[in-house]
Formats: sequence, structure tokens, C-alpha cells
Amino acid sequence: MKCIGRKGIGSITLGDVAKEAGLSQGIVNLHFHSKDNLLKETLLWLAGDYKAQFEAALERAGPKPAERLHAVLALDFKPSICNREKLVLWFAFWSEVRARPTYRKICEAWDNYYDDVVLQLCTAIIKDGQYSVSATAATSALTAMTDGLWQACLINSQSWSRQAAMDAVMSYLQHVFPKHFPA
Amino acid sequence: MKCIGRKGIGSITLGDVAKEAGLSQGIVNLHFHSKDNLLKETLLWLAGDYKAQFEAALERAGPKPAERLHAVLALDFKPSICNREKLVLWFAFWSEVRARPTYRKICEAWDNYYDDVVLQLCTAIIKDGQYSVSATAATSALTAMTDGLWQACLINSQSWSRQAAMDAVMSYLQHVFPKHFPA
Amino acid sequence: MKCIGRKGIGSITLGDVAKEAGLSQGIVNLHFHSKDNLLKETLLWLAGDYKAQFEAALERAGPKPAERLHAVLALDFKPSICNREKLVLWFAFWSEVRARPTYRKICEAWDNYYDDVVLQLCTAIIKDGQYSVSATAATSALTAMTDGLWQACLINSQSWSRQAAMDAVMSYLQHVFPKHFPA
Amino acid sequence: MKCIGRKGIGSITLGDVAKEAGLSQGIVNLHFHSKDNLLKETLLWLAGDYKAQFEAALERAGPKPAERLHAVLALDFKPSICNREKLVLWFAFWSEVRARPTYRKICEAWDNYYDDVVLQLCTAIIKDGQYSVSATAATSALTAMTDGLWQACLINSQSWSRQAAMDAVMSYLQHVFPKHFPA
DNA sequence: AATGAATGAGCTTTCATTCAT
DNA sequence: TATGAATGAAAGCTCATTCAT
Repeated sequence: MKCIGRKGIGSITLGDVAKEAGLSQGIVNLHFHSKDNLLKETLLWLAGDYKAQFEAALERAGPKPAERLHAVLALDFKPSICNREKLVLWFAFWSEVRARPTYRKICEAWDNYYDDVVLQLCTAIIKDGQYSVSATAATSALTAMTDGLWQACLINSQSWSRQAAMDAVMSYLQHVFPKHFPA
Repeated sequence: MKCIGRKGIGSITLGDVAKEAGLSQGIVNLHFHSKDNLLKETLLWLAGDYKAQFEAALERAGPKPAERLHAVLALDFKPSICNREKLVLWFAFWSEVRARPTYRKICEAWDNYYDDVVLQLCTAIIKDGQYSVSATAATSALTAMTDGLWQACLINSQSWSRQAAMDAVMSYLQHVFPKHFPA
Repeated sequence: MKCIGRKGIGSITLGDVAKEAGLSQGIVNLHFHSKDNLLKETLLWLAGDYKAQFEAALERAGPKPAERLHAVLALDFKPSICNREKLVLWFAFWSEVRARPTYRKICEAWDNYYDDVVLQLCTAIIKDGQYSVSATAATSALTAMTDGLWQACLINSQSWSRQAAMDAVMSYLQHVFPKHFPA
Repeated sequence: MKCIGRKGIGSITLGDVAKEAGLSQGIVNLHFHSKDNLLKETLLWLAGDYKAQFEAALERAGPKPAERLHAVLALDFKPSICNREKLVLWFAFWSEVRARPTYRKICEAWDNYYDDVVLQLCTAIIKDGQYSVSATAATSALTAMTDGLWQACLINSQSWSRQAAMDAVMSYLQHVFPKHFPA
């Protein structure tokens, strides 16, 4: 993972990985069988890490949909998720998604789960607040904003703050769901 | 460009490009001097294409900031910009931005220009409508949404429509700038 | 010839030659049929140039063997023969002599002719002066010195003068053939 | 080294070297990192080999300058130095000296050292014998003769003998320094 | 469990040569 | 007589993978 962050997923060699680990040339193939498999395992680890934090955040949150939605969105801008090291990995894998069915399957499964959760919470909030916005539009907007803000973080990280990102998300929630997210 | 779309920017070879062009092995280096330069020229072409459409859209739009903002955002979901072929290219280059200063410079210059335009328009709209939202938060939210929606387009393009994407953006505008963007 | 001097015989390309001539890519093959042939023609020109000056020097010299020997040796350190541009060419071709029979034939023919002339002159001088040195040893020594001094000229040309080189040759002649070459 | 001798330094390929070693294509780059570096290491080995023999010869020689000068010059025509295999290498590298600063540095350093040693010995001999020749002229003549005789060895090796070469050198010494080198 | 020398396919790049114009 | 785009073989180099130790 350090190597991907440093050289990009398209440029790392098994030699880099072995050197980073302080071990010998052939070691990666010994433990991971192939480079492809090493990368796949890396993505699985990354997705698993995210999923664990996601579920923990939902667990911790109260029962109200608005609280739960806030918890889920806030998680994406907490340091344990939203840091250069991990974001670099996500974008690295996403950039390969088209060419590698293995990555696609893993990413799509997770995206669908995430979207489902957000969609259900939005639906509940809209029903409760009798808002006119459609649940799918809100879900699209929210998930798209998260991805877009992550991308901004990666590209210009010096002029970027987690707080400003969360503000942008909140600017949406406060206007679209004003009763549930007062200013 | 076809080759990047098909195999990913990390996997194309000059052989692929030559074959796609129906020409011989050495032809790419003859005209482009190196693979790096070919890719750089490709990015420049892509950025130039976008810029031309962007400026044309602004030109065509009326003088009012809201009209201009709408024109700029709508452009990002028109078929001539938001199609798989071109989005694949953008994400391909973005994924290499960290490792390649050449790409970074080209992309950053454009991003800054785009953000400036949107920020000025939001500032004007907020002043005119006496909205309470901050211009930077709105700009962040809007540009992030665009990027995030493009990404969604690329990843699950079958269950994705340009219209739904534009709806998501409009859902934000209508709630944040209700006087300028009535439902 | 300029190109060989600048980049070395192993690095020139027909592109370099064409550019130097201010003409187009394919021009060399049009006039010289192949790169090999171009180089062969270059060597023939160089050897012909030397031969012409050699014969002119012998022609100009008086009838006495010592005069003739001096003329022949002095020629090798005259600016029209012993200049960087031409020496570079000689050594360039010599370095390829082993691998290219064509070059070998041209060079050997000339070397043999040169050696013959010097040998005959030395023989005549030795007989005339009743020197004890063998004619072949003297010939070897003189031709070797010329080649060695040329090489020194090429390698450290700033700290090297034609006069000093001729002095070295004369130091040999004066000691070995003292009656014919008084100090 | 065998390959250079066989095909010339301008024509060898890493494939040739690998085949000669009975190993696979990529092996040279594995051990030597690049073709350039392989050639540089070869030159360093050659120069180191010469230097070791040179210093051993001086060590073995008696204390008298004439003995030492003889030892140094004789070394250049001993089979362990003056054989086709090694001479080919020297001329191969010399032919590239102009284009390759790396080679130049190594060769110049050695040349200067060699010239210094010979110059000091000649100076001592001239002082001792009160000869009229200048030390620099004698040094030039001797080093040039060595180089020239090597070249002759390489070009017409069948009609060339180490003995005849040494005779040529001795013909110079006997006449220029007669008290120190009696016939 | 670990090493690291060795492999060899595949890449980018160079360049002499060809040929329609 | 000249052009220069195009060719394609061959080069140096990289690197995932193998395997005897």
C-alpha cells in the first residue's frame, strides 16, 4: 500500500514491494502467488477496513434516520478513512476497475451496499419530513459529493480541509432536509 | 484514445496504438517521439476540447449569473462531454496525476480555472439572492458533485442516466438558490 | 565526415548525415545506396586525399633518400594532414578495421605501400651511411612513432603541438642516422 | 571481452554477451544494470590488470633508472599485455574516448601516470649520461612508439612479432641513450 | 519460511531502408 | 533529383515468475 501511494498502481513492481518489506525478490510470489492476487488482496483489505468502520459507525449512531445518515456521511471525512494514504488506494483501484473484472466485482458490491443504505435513510427522512425531493436524486447527490470531495482532497490536499468538505455536504443536507438538519 | 478506453492507460502499448491505427510498429515514435509525449498530447487534446465547449457554452448563455451557472453545469452532462469514451480518458489521466508532474500541471490549471468561474458565479448569485450559504461551500459541493457523478457514470453506466445526474445537481441548486432555480 | 568527427563512427545515423547536408531523410540511400557504402566511399576519399599529398611531397622533394624520408615524415605533421578533423576519421576507420574486411583491405594496401617507401629509403640511407641499425627496425620505429603521435594528438590535443611531435621524430633520426640528419 | 574482440565494440549486443556466457537475455542487465556500465566495468578491469602488472614490473626492476625504463617498456611487449585479445580491447575503448567522457577520464588518468613515470626516468637518465636530447621529446617518442607498435600488431598481426617491436624500441634507446643501453 | 540468481516474454525506442509522390 | 512518411527488424531494458538452495 505504501508503494502504490508512492509510485502509483501502474508503476509498482514486486521488487519495490519486497524492498519496502525488507525482504527478498521472490517473497511476494511465495506468499501471494502472483502480483494480481497481491493487488486483489490489498483491495479486499481496504474494502474490509472501510466496511468495519462503516458498520461500527451505524452501530454507534442513534436510531433516527437523520442521525444515522449523518454518521455515515461524517465517517467519510474522518481521518481514519479520509487520509491521503487510503484515498490514493481507492482511486488507484478505481482507475483499474474497467480493465479488471475482479476489482469491478469488489467495488460494485460495496457501492451497491452503500447506496442502498443511503437510499433507505433518505427515503425514511423524506417520508418523515414530507420533502418534495426524490430519494434517488438525494442519494445520487450525496454519494457523488463524497466521491468528488475525496477526489479534490487527493488532487489539492494542501488547500483542502476535512471541515470544508463536511461543510459542503452539510450545505446540501441543511437545504434539502431543513427540519432534520437545522443550520 | 480508443486504446486507453479499451485497455486502461496502464496497459496500452505502442503496439496496440499502431495496430489500432492500422500502421506499423515504429510509427508512433516517428510522429510523437515517445510514448510519454503521445499521452501528454492526448491529454492536451482532451483538455482543449473541453475548454472549447466550455467557452462556447458560456458565450451562448445569457448574461445572468444563474443562466451562466446552469450552462456550465449542464455542459458536464451533455453527450458531447459526458460519454464513456471521454470520461474514461479523464479518469485515466487523473489516476496518473500524482506520479506525472506533466499531467498534474495541465489538470491543475484547468481545475483552477473551472473553480474560479463557478465561485464567481455563486458569489454573484448569493449576493443577488441574499442567501446564507457560503460561496466556497457551494462551489465545493457543485464541483464535487460533478466529479462524483462522472465517476458513477463510469462505474455503473448501465443503471445511470445523464438526466438523473442533472436532476441530482438541480436538487442542490433548487434548495440552495431557490429564487434563482425554482423547482 | 563532420558527423563522424562529432558523434563517432559508431553513433552516426543517416539522419544525422542528411540533416548536416540540409537534405531529406532518404537522400543518402539515393546517392550512396547504403550506409556501408557511404562509409566505404568516405574512407576511399580520405585515403585518396592522403595519397595525393604523399605523392606530391615525394615529387617536390630532392632526389636524396634523406630528403625524401624527411619529406614523407614531415607531411604527417603538416596541418593539411595532421588536423583533428582528419585524424578523427582515420582512427574511426581503424577502430572498425577488424570487423570490416572492406576497410581492412583499403587500409592494409595503403599501409603496405607506405611501409615499402619508408623501408626503401631507410635501406638506402643505411647503406650510404653504413649505419648498423636494421632497416626494418628503423621503419617500424618511424611508422609506429607517427601513428602513436597522431593518437596523442587526438587524445590530448590542447597540450600537443605539431612542432613537438616533429621534434620527437627528429630526435630519432638525428641519433640513428646522425650523418644524414645533423642536430 | 571476447565479444568485443570478435565483433567490435560498436557491434556487440547484450544478446551476444549473454550467449557467450551461456546465459539468458536479461542476465547482463541483472548484474551490470546497463550496457554502458558493463563496458565501463570492462575498461576498469582492463586498466586495473595493466596497472597491477606495471607496478609489479617496476617493483621487480632494479633501482637504476635505465633498468626501470627498460622494464616498463618491455612490459608493453610481453605476451600478458601485448596480445590480440587485450590490444583489441584497448583500441576499442580508445575509439570511443571522444564520445564517452567516462572512458576519457579513465584513459586520461592512466596515460598521465604512465607519461609521468617515463618522463622522470628519462630525466634521470639524461642527467646521468649528460645526453643532449630533451626529456619530453624522448618521452613522446617512446610512448608514441609503443602505441604505434601496438596498432601495427593489431592491424597486421601475422607479419608482426613481439621481438621485432621490442627491437624497434631498443633501436631508439641504443642510439639516444648509448651509455645506458649498449647495443 | 526465505533467498536471490536466473529466465524469457514483452516493452519502448532507434534507424537503415523503401517507395509513392 | 529529391522528399519524407512508413516500415519492420533489432536493440536495450524491465520485471513477474521460477526454483535450487
